[in-house]
Amino acid sequence: MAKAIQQRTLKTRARLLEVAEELVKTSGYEGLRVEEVVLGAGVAKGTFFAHFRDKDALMERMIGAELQALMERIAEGPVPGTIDDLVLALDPIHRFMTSERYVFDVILRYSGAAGVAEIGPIAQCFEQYFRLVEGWLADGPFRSDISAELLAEGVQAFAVQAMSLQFCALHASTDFAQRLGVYLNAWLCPGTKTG
Amino acid sequence: MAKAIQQRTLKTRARLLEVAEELVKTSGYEGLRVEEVVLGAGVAKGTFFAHFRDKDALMERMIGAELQALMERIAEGPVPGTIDDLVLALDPIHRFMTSERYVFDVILRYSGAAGVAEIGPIAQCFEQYFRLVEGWLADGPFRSDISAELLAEGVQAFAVQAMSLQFCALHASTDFAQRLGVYLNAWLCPGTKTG
DNA sequence: CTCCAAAATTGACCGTGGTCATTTATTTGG
DNA sequence: CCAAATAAATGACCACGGTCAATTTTGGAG
Repeated sequence: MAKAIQQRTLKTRARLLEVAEELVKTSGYEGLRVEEVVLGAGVAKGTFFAHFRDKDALMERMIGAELQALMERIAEGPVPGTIDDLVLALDPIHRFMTSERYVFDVILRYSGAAGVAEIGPIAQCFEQYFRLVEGWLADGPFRSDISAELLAEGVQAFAVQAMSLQFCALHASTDFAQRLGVYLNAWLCPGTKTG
Repeated sequence: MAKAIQQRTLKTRARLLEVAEELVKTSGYEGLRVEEVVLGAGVAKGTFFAHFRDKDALMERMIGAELQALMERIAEGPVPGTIDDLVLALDPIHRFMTSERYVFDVILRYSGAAGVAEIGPIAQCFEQYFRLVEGWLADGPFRSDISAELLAEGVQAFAVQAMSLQFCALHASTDFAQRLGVYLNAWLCPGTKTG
């Protein structure tokens, strides 16, 4: 059989990604146009779709890569011992997720793996996020009546809720970190009044 | 000045909505095409966009109407006294929200009002949902260390989380109602082991 | 009734994502 | 080294949401 992947394939794909990343830097994710990408990469439109199922697939890859990098840095940091530290530790990834409404929507759409065989980078990062928080909570000074796994699921749910409200004019007045802090205090330390 | 709204305006809009509803019945929300709507209504394409800002605006209106109707029926029912009853009471609206991936995405996108002046029907229903649950929780046998308002926000957050996982192949094995029940038990009755 | 300004409608046109039969480049077998 | 086989790239083409200058309809003022 023929060699599975040719050299030029990797080269073309790399160029497409490189151009796309560059364009995103100047016009944001929402402003990205496939036509501009292929123009910048010097290939035909059809070539783009030979490398990515659709535009969303490119988005998933780029946004997923960014999430991946942020997750790694967060995982390298110290284990947060308080809720405020927890919110602070996760801040970089929450900040990126809410950097653009479009980005948030893409992330939500791809946060769950559509099939077992096709876990994309975004879904992977959600899993990492979940596992990281689970590990943190297992040793922390938090409620112990339910599993760390369930606690971590709740943290994710509240983080999504707080981020969603970021985009809502009616609730945008409350600071994101503060809101998440209130949620997590109620979730992780029921019966305690202080944050 | 001329009459603010002409009769034919209402008639045309009604016909567009009627045709759209009919098409949704057979092809679902995702399958709806603007061209089919205007064809069925016997008007030009431009007319559609004179009545709806964009296709999403029609979707918001139709999906919002459905949510509205469901919310009303739920509000008329008895106040749930247990977590299982609460999950059961909200089931119709959760079921509709997860009836199509596309529908769920639209709902999430419009669940927060973009501006104070433009609270659409979907955002309105989220508010209703929230207020209804808040009222239920205020009198129920649940934790009292935090406000009913905060409790209700949490219920919404967990409902969204549970619905999201419905679309995720990795977690679809667990039943939705059961999962939400676990969440809400941990949220509303911390320290209690039973559901 | 006639005329006119505002409201409603029209449909040709555009932007952009996505397809696919055809062409070109690369690898492999002999 | 050539030819067949396979992979990659091409670009004309389509689908569909959305725009807008031009046209038609409407309802009231005189």
